[in-house]
Amino acid sequence: MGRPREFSDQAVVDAAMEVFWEKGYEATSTQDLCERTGLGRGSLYNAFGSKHRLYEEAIRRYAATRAEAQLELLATAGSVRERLRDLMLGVIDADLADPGRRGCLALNAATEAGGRTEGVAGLVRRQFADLEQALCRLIAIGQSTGELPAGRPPLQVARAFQSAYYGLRVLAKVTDDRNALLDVVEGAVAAL
Amino acid sequence: MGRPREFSDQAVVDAAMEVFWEKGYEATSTQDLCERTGLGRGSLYNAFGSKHRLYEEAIRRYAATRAEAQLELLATAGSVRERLRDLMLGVIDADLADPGRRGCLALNAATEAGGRTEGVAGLVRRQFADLEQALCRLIAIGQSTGELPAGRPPLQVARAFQSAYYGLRVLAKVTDDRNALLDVVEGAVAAL
DNA sequence: CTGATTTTGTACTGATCTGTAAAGAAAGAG
DNA sequence: CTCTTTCTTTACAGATCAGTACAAAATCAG
Repeated sequence: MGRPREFSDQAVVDAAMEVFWEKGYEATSTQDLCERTGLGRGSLYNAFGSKHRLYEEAIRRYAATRAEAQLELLATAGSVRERLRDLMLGVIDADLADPGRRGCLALNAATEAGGRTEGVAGLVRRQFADLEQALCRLIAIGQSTGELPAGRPPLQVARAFQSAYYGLRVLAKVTDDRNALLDVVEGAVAAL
Repeated sequence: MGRPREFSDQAVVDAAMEVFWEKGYEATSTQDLCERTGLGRGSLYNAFGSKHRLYEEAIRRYAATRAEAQLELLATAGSVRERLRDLMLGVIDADLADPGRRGCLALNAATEAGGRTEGVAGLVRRQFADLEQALCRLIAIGQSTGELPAGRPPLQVARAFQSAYYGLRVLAKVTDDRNALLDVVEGAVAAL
């Protein structure tokens, strides 16, 4: 019982996620969070305890929405090569279209030293592992159907592809050269 | 004429580079910079104007020292494959041995939204382009000597390898799993 | 209704932030 | 020596920082 909350926790975390995604952890002030979530300081601290805990919630939320959508994209129809290529092409379109160059929140959280506590690193590791696993499964399928050469362990191939994927997102942070990014895609797909 | 400086500009930029490398741009305070460089606030602002200009100097300095050393590593003896593999293996050793997980300053500057002005992005782009070019040259050599298959354009191969390289450094930020990182290396080298 | 409980809004804390002002110190020019 | 110029030191500015204290408001149990 007691007075009910006037907001949806999820909507607040969504809004906070957007801010952390745009500005990073250190550059985001609690004032920014209050303004973008619409909450007063009291409510925000009562509900989430600290800026850092809200950051962790935001990363979790990112995993549950954006990252999950990426993984589902891998489950669509088409050949394995096509699906992996589409994953990267979609990222190129999304990243280049975003003027704020937010990129991937998990990658941002991985690289920003400020705010990278063991808790945050663990959340990021989990997202990375989820992608690795999804890629590995898909590549194993490709190998078993004969679409992909079956010489190397699927996990190794998945890890190499994943690495190219994150590298692509790093490059997209500072370049507008679509052809350069497309070369990465072709190279990564050719390496399967 | 006038009173001579009591410090070496280069030594100060070196010290500042270390701080920005450890903590990132936003999380580094001018107080931190004064303490680590040994300069008073007045001297620091007199010599460098602002925290952000010192940040740019630090990135330039990183390019001239650390990044340059990486490029020279590519110019050593050995087969092309060996040199590219050694580049990545060296990075794994260095990144995993660093408890602060600083990684690559240019990559950090690329991903941190705070402080990523057009000036900083330009400096990062230049470093990325330098690596791309060095990789491209080396791969062209490998193709011309017959060590590497000559079917694909060297620039495309270089860009894919570069992407895997930066992806590797992202993964190394949050994982201790050396085998996972070694898989990336094998995958990237196999894709040449 | 009353009392218990939670949320909300606001005011406030002390610390820290980047950057500046100004006076004193150190050098060379003449 | 004196004058000019630059650097160093210190104190300070005003803003902003993350987080808290507390009273008013809202709800439900009884």
